[in-house]
Parts: sequence; structure tokens; C-alpha cells
Amino acid sequence: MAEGGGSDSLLFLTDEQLKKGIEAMFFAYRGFTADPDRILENYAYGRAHHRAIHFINRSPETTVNNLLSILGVTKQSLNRVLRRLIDDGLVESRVGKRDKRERHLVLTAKGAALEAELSEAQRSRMRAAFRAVGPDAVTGFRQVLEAMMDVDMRHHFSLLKDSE
Amino acid sequence: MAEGGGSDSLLFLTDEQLKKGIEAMFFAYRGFTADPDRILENYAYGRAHHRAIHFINRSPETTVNNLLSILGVTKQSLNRVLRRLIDDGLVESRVGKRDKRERHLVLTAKGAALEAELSEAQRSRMRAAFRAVGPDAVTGFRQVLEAMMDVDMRHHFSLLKDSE
DNA sequence: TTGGAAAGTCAACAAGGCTGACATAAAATC
DNA sequence: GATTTTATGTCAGCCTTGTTGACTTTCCAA
Repeated sequence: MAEGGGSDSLLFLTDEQLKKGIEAMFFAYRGFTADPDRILENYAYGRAHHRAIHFINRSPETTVNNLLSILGVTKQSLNRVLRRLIDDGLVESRVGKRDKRERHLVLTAKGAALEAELSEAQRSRMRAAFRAVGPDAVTGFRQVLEAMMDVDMRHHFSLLKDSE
Repeated sequence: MAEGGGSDSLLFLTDEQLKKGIEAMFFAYRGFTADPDRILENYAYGRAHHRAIHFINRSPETTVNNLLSILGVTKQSLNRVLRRLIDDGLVESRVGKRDKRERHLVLTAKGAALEAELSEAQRSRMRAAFRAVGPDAVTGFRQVLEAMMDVDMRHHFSLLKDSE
């Protein structure tokens, strides 16, 4: 266990503890996506569709370019997904009023319904986990995750309505 | 903000807080995989190879079946990845001594070297995050993640050497 | 000795990433 | 007003990594 840290207060930074954190992320992310994945199967959609729906719901009227920077994929890849959501009537693409080159994306009622179904499944698991461990642990959870993000993603993250 | 919770102590369970948790997971996981992904590109490997290498390193002499249950993919999918790692000399597949049908997987020196490179990148980011937020937050982080896992994954998780 | 488990492999397919090239409309700039 | 830049869409083709199904070989254990 000699980790070279010296102080006992740094034992949480040992390689073993860090590895535990890494595996915790891996296994927890699996759980995190498991419920939505099951629901998406019924509609023959994938995780990519879920992500698009999620962020369009979070920021209605968002542009394609903004969505691209949040999702970090190419426009070709996003377009394939978006195309289907629009064709299936889950997403509406509105030509920009000030700048007509832009497309503003909003969920239709049908899209909002699927979003609600997916979101509720995910929130339900998160709620159970939060409830099981209490508010202080939740604070720590959020602090570590935010510290683990890339800087530009941290920017997108803190833009949620409920800014702390 | 009326959430029906009643007590102020349950404000951390509002839908807004849960959504923040969901997005935190999404963005943090991206950061979590970003560094290894960059390294893997140099070797033309993908995340699937990383996962295999990681868990073989964690449990040397593990069997293919055990690895399958940890990774949650089909044997055909794992076989493709494993095949390449073996052909490239990163993984050695040893015929079981007691049961000769089983293959026991171990990293070669070359495989261990790549594992170390990937692991160090990932630990480095985790270390920075842990250090930035302190031990109490780390405890909360681990508690929430563990509570979010599926039960069978929680089993695999607590099997790490450094069991708490 | 035979049933079934463990493992490997072939084939075919799909989702969802990627690059590159090209088209169009509209805004911005010169 | 002409040109350039920006935002978006789309075609084609490639890769990784997941899937299902079918089949074989090996070999433990009842």
C-alpha cells in the first residue's frame, strides 16, 4: 500500500483507489444507459437518437451547429439521425427567422412523449441511487463528474436552466 | 420548483437535479474516455480493445466466459477483438490446466505496456479530479456510482483486489 | 459413452462513428 | 454588386463494434 503519498489524507489518491473509480465509471455508465436502451429497442432507435432528443428537449430551438458542438460528432453522422427523427415526426426543423440558413430544432408532441418516457426511466434509476446515498454523496458525485469533464463540455454543462 | 417532495431535505431529488446528474454522467464519461481514445488511435485499436486489456490486466488468467459476462457482449464480438490482441502479441491465451476447454488470458509484456499507458492516462485525469474535490466528494462519487449499477455488475465491481 | 459446456470460427447484417466531395442558400464582407 | 464565408444537407464509401445464426472441435462429467 506504500504509495509515496506520505500523508494519510492522500490515501484516496492511490492507484488502487483511482482504478476503483475507473471501474465504477465503467459499470455505472452501463447501468445509466441500460433502461433507455431497452426502451429505444421498441422504437428501433439507438443511443444516438436518444442523445439528440435529449439535447433538443433541453434547449428547444437549438441550431444544428450548436447540437453538433454538444454531441461532438460530425454533421454527416448527426444528419443521419436527425433525418430519421424529422421524417418520423419526432423533431421539427424550423428555418431561422433572423438567419434563414439556420435550422431551429424542436420536439413535436410525439417527440416530447418519447423524451419523457426515456427521461423518466433514466431519472428513476438516478432518483433511486440519489435517495439511497443521500444529498452529501450526491454533491460529491456532481463535483467529481464536473472535475472530470473537458473544459468545453463543462461549459455546455453549466448552461442548464437550473444553474447552481 | 414545487416538486411535491414536501421536505426541504429532498430538494436534491427534484427532476431538475436528476437531469443535472444525467448530463453530468454524459459529459463526464466523454472526458473519461477521451484520453485513452487518443492513445488507442496511435495503435489503431478501439475502445473494445481497451476494455479487454483492462479486465485481463485486472484479473490475469481470467477465462473467456468470465470476460464475456463482465463485458456484456457476444463471444463473436469479443472474439474478434481478442483475436487481434493475441495475433498482435498483446495477450496470451493459455489452455486451462484442469479444464483444457477453457482459455486463460494474460497480458504479455507488450500488452502490459499498452495497459500501463492507457491506465496512466485515465488515472491521471481521475487523480486531478479527485484531488480537486477532496476525499469526501470522492466517497460520494463512488457511492452514487455503485448505487447506479445493475446488481450483477455491482458484483463484478466489488471483486476488485482493493475491496473496501 | 454420451450429453452438454467451453471455445472458436464463418457469414451476414446494422448502427453509428468517420472522411471527402459537392450543392445550395443566405449572410457577411470587400 | 461581386465575392467569400457560413450553415446546412447529402452522396458515397470506409471502419469498428455490436448483433444473430449455424457449425465444429474439444473434452469434462455423469
